[in-house]
Amino acid sequence: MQLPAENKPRWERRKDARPQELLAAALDLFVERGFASTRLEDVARRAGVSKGTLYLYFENKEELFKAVVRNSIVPVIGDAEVSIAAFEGHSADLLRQVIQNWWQRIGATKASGIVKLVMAEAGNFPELAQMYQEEVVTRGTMMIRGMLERAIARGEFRPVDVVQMTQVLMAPMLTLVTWKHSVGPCARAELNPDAFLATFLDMALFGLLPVDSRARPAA
Amino acid sequence: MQLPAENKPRWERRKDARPQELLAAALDLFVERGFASTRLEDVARRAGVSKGTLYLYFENKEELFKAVVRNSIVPVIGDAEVSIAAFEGHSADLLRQVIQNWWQRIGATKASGIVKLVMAEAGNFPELAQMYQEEVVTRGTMMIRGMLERAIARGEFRPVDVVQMTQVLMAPMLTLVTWKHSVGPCARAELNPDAFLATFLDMALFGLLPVDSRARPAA
Amino acid sequence: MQLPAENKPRWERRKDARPQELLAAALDLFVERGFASTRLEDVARRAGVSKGTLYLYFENKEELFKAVVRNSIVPVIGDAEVSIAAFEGHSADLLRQVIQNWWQRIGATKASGIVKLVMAEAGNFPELAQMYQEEVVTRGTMMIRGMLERAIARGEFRPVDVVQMTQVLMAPMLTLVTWKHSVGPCARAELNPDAFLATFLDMALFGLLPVDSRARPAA
Amino acid sequence: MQLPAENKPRWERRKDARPQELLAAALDLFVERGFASTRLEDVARRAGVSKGTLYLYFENKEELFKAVVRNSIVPVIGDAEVSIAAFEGHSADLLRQVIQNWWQRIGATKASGIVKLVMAEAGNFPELAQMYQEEVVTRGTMMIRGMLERAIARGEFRPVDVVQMTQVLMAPMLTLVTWKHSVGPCARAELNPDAFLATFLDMALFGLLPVDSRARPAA
DNA sequence: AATGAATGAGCCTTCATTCAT
DNA sequence: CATGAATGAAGGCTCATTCAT
Repeated sequence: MQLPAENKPRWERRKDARPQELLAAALDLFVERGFASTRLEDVARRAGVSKGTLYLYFENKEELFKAVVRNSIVPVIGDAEVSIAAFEGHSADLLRQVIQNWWQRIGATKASGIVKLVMAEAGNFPELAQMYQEEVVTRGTMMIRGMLERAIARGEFRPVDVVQMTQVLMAPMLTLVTWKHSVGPCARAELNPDAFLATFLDMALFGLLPVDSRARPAA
Repeated sequence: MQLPAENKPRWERRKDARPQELLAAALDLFVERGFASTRLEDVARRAGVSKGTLYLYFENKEELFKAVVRNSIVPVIGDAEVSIAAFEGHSADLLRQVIQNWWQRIGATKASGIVKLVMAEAGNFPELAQMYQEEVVTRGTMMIRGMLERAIARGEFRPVDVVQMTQVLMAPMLTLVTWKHSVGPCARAELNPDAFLATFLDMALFGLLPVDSRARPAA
Repeated sequence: MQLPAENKPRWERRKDARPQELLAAALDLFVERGFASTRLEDVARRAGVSKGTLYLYFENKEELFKAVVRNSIVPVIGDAEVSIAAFEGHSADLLRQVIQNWWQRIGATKASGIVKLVMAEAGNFPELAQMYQEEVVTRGTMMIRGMLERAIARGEFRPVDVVQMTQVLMAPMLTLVTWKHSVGPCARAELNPDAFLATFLDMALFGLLPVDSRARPAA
Repeated sequence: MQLPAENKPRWERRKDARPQELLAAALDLFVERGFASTRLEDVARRAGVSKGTLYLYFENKEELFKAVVRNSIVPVIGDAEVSIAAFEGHSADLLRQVIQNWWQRIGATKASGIVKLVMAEAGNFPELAQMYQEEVVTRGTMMIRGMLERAIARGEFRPVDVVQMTQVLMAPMLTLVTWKHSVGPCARAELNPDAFLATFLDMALFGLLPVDSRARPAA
């Protein structure tokens, strides 16, 4: 009870750690196999617990998935919002930073699998689609749109249709993760995310900067 | 065909049409519900045959799916290759034409559902991924890359990393169909394919044309 | 193939016979174990088919149960209605006949188990309760009430509250089947349906006939 | 209770009350949902304790149920036995009193739910059936039979088969509670316990009193 | 060639019971 | 005494695939 600093709070850690352990296992398997094909029994086993234990922490498969999204994607959006709001430099640099940040925290991590998965399976699970739409897509879209509006207002980007351009800017990143998790393993080498993003940024900035600032800020 | 009035049983007359009818039904349902959620019984019923008949023409669900891909996507690639090879005008116009053509024959049709589907489920069906990679992705990529090389060689586009730019150019179109078939139904209005493509083309051409041809060819 | 008149229409009989075989098996098991505790796999096994086959003929467990009710109880009601409408003698004899008929066709058969089961489990399965109420209880009640009204109109029974008396007359029969299928197996001997019904009829007729016809019709 | 201001932890103070609280919670839920559908976790929650605590007081679900029966039904039988033994008036009045008393203490209370429950689920839980048979049915039956024998011996009822008549007299009361807890909620209005019991008593007494005492005692 | 009845493995979810703390 | 996290068996339902006719 009052042993020295040997502390073996094994029992306590269990309960608090379980949700995270389960979410980690679920993330792995959802990314590996998709939503429909992931068996809860496998999630439980990977977390080292029994099937029933899952239901102590998550009401059902869909809620588990939502929790994974809230755990792995939503916080990144929040951070990005803060980061953008605080940015003070040139919008071209902001765009670069946002994309790089997205790649580091989502694109290059397992979370990218969730992004891809939602696009792949949302059609069959409307409730998931709606939750994702509300908590991720809408916020993410607003973020990018705000960035564009700031850039145009400051005269740093030429005037464009911000609504459409927002989507145009997001599209390549989404395709990137989609490739990564579908044909990626088949397309040997061809898929080089860093070069892809650099090329995309190059073209986008070239396409967005006003003609008179052709001397674009270096990458 | 022109036999006397012996009128054979209907089913025999349609022997050759069967596969096409089945493929059409399968296309419809795969697009509507995805691969896993499509029941072969429904495919059969929509084609007006019984479940067992499907197995006379296709070994199993996966083979049926491959056949659908070969039937709905591959031919379009062939036509596009011919069309590009024959083109003689300015590369900006060629790019416009290719994208418009793609939208008319794939993006706006049911075939777009297959494109999305493959990206969604390829991960779970490696064999499918490989077949798609070989018969669709590689050929499509080569086509776009060739177009870029022609444009740069003729001095109509500024020099860029053609390998990456090829992918950058394809990405928005893929995301477009993915959206159309996943969050599309959720995102009310926000998704306007024509405006999206126009904005994308605008940015891409602005980003690709040499600085001195800023007076871009009108759309 | 062209054997003599050995006719082995095994295959055809199968399909037509299946529903009845399944209903018989379901009746057995529902009566033995109740609705909730009956496993569809057991029903299937008892009918000599696999679990999936059940679902070719019945949408789900509740529909199977409804079918059992419609198969084993409802027709008896119909017959009784006809029989009562055609009866021309003294109402005391009619009452005797109805009760005896009920005992022969329901009380003494497996169908009695269904009657008991509905009373036992209706609370947990509202849809079943409603169907039973509509197709059995209401019709049965109307039948008995009509009989009472006839008897009173003809001066063969003394005037009573027909609504309540209808229920009073049905109650002992329902308790009888309930006992039979619950405590019955425990109560050694004590439960003698024939003596019970005779005693009940004796009391009921003694209680229903007008005082001046105390010379009751013999049993 | 009146200890100094040492105020012990709440749970210790209530140690003796626990079983009663648990039984009350169990009674509520068993009546509401039946034996099989009642979850022990709900019982525990309603009693304000944890699931594990239940097992400190009751070995398992069946034992809990038996305890509920012993707590809510058995004592009423005891009281009734005493009350009958002490009665000195006319047997018709005794029968009325017994039935009214039963209605007040069982029929109109939650205990009626237990009576119904046993009839409904005894088949699947033989041990419950036996316990109920021994501690409730047998004693109750003996009680009524004794009453009938007294009535006949005193010439207040006409001679009948007392064994069967005992059951005939109990049957409507059992059906009443069964209805109340099954189809009751479905059958709008039709079920009026007071009118039902009055009608039943009227018929029973009319059927049991000797012909020469036709001037029956008023209700 | 065509049928469609039959199969049976597969998966989500529930809940009585146990036991480490 | 009390807790509540953990277990794991059980069951309804689906659907790709087979095969007797």
